[in-house]
Amino acid sequence: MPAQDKSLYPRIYKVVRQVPRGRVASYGQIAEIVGAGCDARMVGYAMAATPEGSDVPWQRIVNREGKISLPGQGGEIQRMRLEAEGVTFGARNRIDMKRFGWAGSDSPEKESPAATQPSLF
DNA sequence: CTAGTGACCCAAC
DNA sequence: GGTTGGGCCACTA
Repeated sequence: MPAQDKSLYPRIYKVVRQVPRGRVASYGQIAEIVGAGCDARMVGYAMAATPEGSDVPWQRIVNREGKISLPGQGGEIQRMRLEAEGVTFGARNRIDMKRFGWAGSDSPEKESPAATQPSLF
């Protein structure tokens, strides 16, 4: 962890906080919303530097594959917290981005994606 | 200024 | 479906 940025963090945190409960977003998605010289990697930095006591739902941020990118025990914690929010993991610890993927603050979420599940599994 | 790194992403084989 | 390689941006030494 050679980098410890701070200037872009508040910006990224603000976007991450907009992710509704029971929904997940990808790093690239957050980076795109933040724009201004921010990419998926920077989002990863910000998440890594996010204190646990913070109100930032860093657990809702996963990679493009809908999988946990955080290695080690942190990944286990993230998965546990997501399940507690209603996010279900498919095979290989993968999340169905089709249902739980956050379309953005512009898309109105009618109901919990878990409730609209067509019982595939 | 150059080099190295990172909870990533995408195109191509 | 898989792997390979390059690109991306900000930050630190």
